Amino acid sequence: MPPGAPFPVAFFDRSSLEVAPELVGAYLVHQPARSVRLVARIVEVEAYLGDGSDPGSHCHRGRTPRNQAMFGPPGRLYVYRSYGIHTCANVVCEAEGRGAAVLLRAFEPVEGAVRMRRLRGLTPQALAREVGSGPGKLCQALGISLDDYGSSLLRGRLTLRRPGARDPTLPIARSRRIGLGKGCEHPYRFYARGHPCVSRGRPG
DNA sequence: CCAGAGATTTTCT
DNA sequence: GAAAATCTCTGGA
Repeated sequence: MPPGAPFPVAFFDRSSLEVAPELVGAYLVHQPARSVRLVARIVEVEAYLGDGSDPGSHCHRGRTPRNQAMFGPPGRLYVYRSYGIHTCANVVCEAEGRGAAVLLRAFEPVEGAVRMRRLRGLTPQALAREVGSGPGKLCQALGISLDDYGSSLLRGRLTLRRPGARDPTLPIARSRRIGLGKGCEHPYRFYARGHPCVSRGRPG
């Protein structure tokens, strides 16, 4: 079950609300220089709108040193530190200067699960659903850090790849976003309904 | 099962 | 000074 071809830049040069549901079922592949390949199947994402229209977005109040990658070209990573401790990863969408992105919230391990568990500090016996069922866990399990800030997902160490044929066992559902102070009223979260690797957080 | 506390950086008031 | 796109552990129902 090998992952497909990387998405072209045109895929990301659209509304984050259009891109988000199409990323559920897609593969995030991490190929380090000299280590096992890690393959993650995305099962949960959230869209953050551009153009200052989304009070839940880091870009709502304009550019800051932290969010400049979100205003950059599409198809790149916007990585930020959450609550001073964790790391979360977004895919930048829409044209440069818009400030739109999709937060990668959860995945199912497909390849390299042993290494993912070690990166997470879990025992080899830990359940698959504990490995990447949350945005902070996702980055830790895949070795994504602030060093990856602004890097391309079209080619290189980290790539986002097309799923094969639509998987009927992955019904895509929609809900309000999780963990937000403001802007939680809109249904911008997309996830694989019933999948064990979806995060435990409850929508606002 | 659910609620609360603590860890700790960036941003805003 | 306080809140935030979170996670883990603890204690109680």
